[in-house]
Amino acid sequence: MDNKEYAKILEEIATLTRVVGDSFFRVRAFSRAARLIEDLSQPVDELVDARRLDLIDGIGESIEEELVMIRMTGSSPRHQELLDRIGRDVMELWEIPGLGIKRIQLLYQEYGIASVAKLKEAILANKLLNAPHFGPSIQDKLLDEISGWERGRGRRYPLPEAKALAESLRLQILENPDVKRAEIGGSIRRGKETIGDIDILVTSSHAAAVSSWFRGLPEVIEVIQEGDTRSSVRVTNEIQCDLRILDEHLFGAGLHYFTGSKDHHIQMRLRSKKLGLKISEKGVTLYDDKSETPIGPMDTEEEVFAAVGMQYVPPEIRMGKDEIRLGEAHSIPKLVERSDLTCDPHVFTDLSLGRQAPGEFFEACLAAGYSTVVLAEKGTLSGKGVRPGDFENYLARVRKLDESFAELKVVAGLDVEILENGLLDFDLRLLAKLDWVVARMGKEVSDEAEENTQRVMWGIETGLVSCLAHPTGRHLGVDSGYPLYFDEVLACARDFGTALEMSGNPQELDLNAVLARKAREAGVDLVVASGAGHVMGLSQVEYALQQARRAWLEPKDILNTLPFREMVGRTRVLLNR
DNA sequence: GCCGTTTTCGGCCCGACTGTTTTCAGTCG
Ligand SMILES: Nc1nc2c(ncn2[C@H]2C[C@H](O)[C@@H](COP(=O)(O)OP(=O)(O)OP(=O)(O)O)O2)c(=O)[nH]1
Ligand SMILES: [Mg+2]
Ligand SMILES: [Mg+2]
Repeated sequence: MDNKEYAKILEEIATLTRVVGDSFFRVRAFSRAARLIEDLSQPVDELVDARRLDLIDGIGESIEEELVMIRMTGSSPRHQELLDRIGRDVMELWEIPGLGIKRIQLLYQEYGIASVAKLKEAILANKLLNAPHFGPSIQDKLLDEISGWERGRGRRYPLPEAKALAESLRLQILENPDVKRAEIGGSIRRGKETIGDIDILVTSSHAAAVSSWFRGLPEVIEVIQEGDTRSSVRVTNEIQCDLRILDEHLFGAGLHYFTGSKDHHIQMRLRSKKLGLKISEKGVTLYDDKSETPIGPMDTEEEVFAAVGMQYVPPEIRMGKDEIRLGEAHSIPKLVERSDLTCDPHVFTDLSLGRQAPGEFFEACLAAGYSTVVLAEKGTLSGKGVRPGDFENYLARVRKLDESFAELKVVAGLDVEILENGLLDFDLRLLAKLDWVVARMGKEVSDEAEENTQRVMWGIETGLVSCLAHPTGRHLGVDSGYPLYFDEVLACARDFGTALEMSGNPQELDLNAVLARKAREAGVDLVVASGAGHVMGLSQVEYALQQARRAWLEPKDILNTLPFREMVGRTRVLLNR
């Protein structure tokens, strides 16, 4: 069974338990365990079999037992029993903003309301007039939220889409002269693949004025919350945007707070509390200090971590897990950053299917600090792109470009599909002449993991593939890719010296952090690439880098932190022999 | 339910906004 499915069952147990009114902390334990499992690179199946689940902080005897049971029988008795007793539809109620533990328990226990549809009926039939905590304005709000819910309002957005909108809002906010700084926080800054809302931290000495000005921006379609130091609104296409405004000297504390995650804060605050230090967006203070004066400067996040004796923790790994312990011991490794990259190993230009000429990319590559760029142009036997007949001409053109631009090494590569018979969609002898060959699953993908796995492995086994692109075939926010036995592909890639690509292509973001971690643990090399077909797209590599950091990858784990010659030497073991 | 450089029992993050509420509970970030 998939880790996602284990996580789902635990989360549902948490949600259902809340309805019947169990201890808040027991519920939170189940919910946290669900999140822990979702971010695990090792399959729960394996952990159960090896009896190693209890090594995970936050999973104890009961939850381990639960997982073992699921592993053995395919389902959890506790989960089944809860579902049978109160039904699946109650869980919808948690998706309605304004409904929390008290109101849902009241609805269920006093009124037998166990679905959104029943709640709507009850409100419209005035059945809740005497219910405590259900005054008239709450009921109006609930009706509105229910209609939003029916239109699918609460959905999560792909990171790139949300980030683009967030950036444009941030720039507008910065135009207000009262605003000192504005920074995107929340799950966008942590690089989560999907985003629930946009969180922006602002500093200003006129918080209330900024807050109310923000609520009046043209793209604001609805105000959800209006305070002097925070506002919450809905902007175009229904996405929610939260603004928190603090004094300038609290920028570091505020950004740390608004970046999260929630679990990171709970764990950080718990530990600091034992030292007598209170952490909040107001900085690090002493619990008994009524004036809430920070114990040191809080302008930067580094200072916040330092104030509680910790090393700086990069946003992407703030999950409330190992980063707390390691941060305290000052032993968090230096994770990979853009400045570590020597090369963008995957761009394509109008030499094949791209929109811009190769020359237009070069200045931007230099500005990014690269010494090399690989043109991974689409290669094909019969489709659109570079054909075998164009091969010599293509090489000659790239050689000329390379010579004309002394500071940047321009490499002729190709990006080819793996055909149904496992061969590559190009003349194999020609591919052997290239320093860098990207391959990817071609068309007519099977529903059977067996067949897809075999096909990808045959492709790799040609010995010609430097790098496997778009390994899972997933499209972010659309589909989860083709069925595949990923472990087998990893073993094959390791044996043949094929790297796996982490692409910043916003439609793909593939590999993601969990699978990248898995690849790393299997001894497979990784590259981080933009996958860009236009100059502006070069910066997309930052999405891939965020996934890499979420996987705790260091420069040494990423092939394109090496000089290009060494990248070539580390890949395609058959050719290098 | 989980956990332990003060604990194997007794805690479990902290603050802002809203209106259910007129001294505070509920929800949310
Ligand atoms: N201390 C504390 N901070 C919180 C809590 N909930 C949220 N925050 C902080 C950390 C979050 O990253 C930040 C933004 O909250 P969000 O609800 O928008 O969550 P986040 O952006 O992490 O994920 P999302 O994709 O929006 O669901 O606010 C909480 O319960 N306690
Ligand atoms: Mg958020
Ligand atoms: Mg938010």
